[in-house]
Amino acid sequence: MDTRIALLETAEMIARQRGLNGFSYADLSAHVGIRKASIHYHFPTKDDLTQEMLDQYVQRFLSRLAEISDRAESAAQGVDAYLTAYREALKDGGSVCLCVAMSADRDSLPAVAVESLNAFQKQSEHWLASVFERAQADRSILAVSSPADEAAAALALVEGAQLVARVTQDVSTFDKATAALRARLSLKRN
Amino acid sequence: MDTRIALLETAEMIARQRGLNGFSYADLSAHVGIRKASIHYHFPTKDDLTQEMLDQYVQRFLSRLAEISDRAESAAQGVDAYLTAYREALKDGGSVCLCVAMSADRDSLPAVAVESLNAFQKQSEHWLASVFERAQADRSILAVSSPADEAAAALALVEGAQLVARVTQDVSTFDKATAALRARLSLKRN
DNA sequence: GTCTATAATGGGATAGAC
DNA sequence: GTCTATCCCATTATAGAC
Repeated sequence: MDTRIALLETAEMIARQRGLNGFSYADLSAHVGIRKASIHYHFPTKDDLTQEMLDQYVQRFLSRLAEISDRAESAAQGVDAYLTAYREALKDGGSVCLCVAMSADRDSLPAVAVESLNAFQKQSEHWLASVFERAQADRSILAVSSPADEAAAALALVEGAQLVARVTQDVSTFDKATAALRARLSLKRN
Repeated sequence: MDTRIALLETAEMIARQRGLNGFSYADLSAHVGIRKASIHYHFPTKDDLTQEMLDQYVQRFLSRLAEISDRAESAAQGVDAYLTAYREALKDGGSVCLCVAMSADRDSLPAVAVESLNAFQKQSEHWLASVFERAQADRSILAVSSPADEAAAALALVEGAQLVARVTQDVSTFDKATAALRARLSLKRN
């Protein structure tokens, strides 16, 4: 069971660095220290591995969003934590989050995975919309018009910011792209 | 020379639909009606083809931006035209612009192509910044803070909007993600 | 310029021993 | 569960005839 986890983690790491089509069983073999053929014991086909990798990621990310909602003392803190999550996924600028990597290579995904991706986007957007609704009440974010539009824009912004930062290989590119949104947040200082 | 052009156009079309790693000489062969081996006469290696495809795209896009600057009667019209350009590249939701496709697969690009991509991003951002500067003068865009930050955000927004729209295969996803920005534009009606 | 033929490599996947 | 050995297929690329 340990090998299985190592395979999933390694696969995700490589997929986030080089794209979904950028990793092979040979790569996994080299990283995990197990022969190519043995991988098929844990994941019969690459699609099986892809699907499980994505499902695990979606579950992990959505539970993180729930956690943020619980702890945030204001809408602004929620958006701030959301931005931070995407920023962290960039590492030093060499990797994007799995959903960006998979969105880009959408056409080579198994159909089921496309459904998972769609569901993930929908839920992310829904979560963001609820945060922007909260902002209309607590006034912690400036100039919120339609929460639904703000949510769609924020999702596109963070994904696009990861994309441009990946090209420059520099987290500061992400920071600059998200600076305008951050500037609208009223955060308490300690 | 006609074959050469057909190869470049077909390669770009497929790359924008399936990703940079998603097309092969066999695909080109099928579409253009020429044998695989013959493609090597026009483009010795795939990297050669990739590079020329990108250079051509960058040149075409930047000249379009220049044209927009020339014709726009206000900053708002400039941003509007910019959004429209990215929207059109989506077609029915099945293809992204070449820079998004290549950004995603950055790590499998030849080094020279990465340089071209970087230059493209820098110039796009610079162009956008000049438009937002103009907006501070003509007041055709609401609530412009730092032109540089607005530019970085706008670039990330349109690229991300293409990414999310590609997942849903629906242009309206792009429209929703860019609605908030569009709402800030003061456009004259005819 | 385009063809056929053929490397040479790397991909995912299976069979069967241990 | 992991191994070796092997298969089949797709890929980029080259050689040489036409």
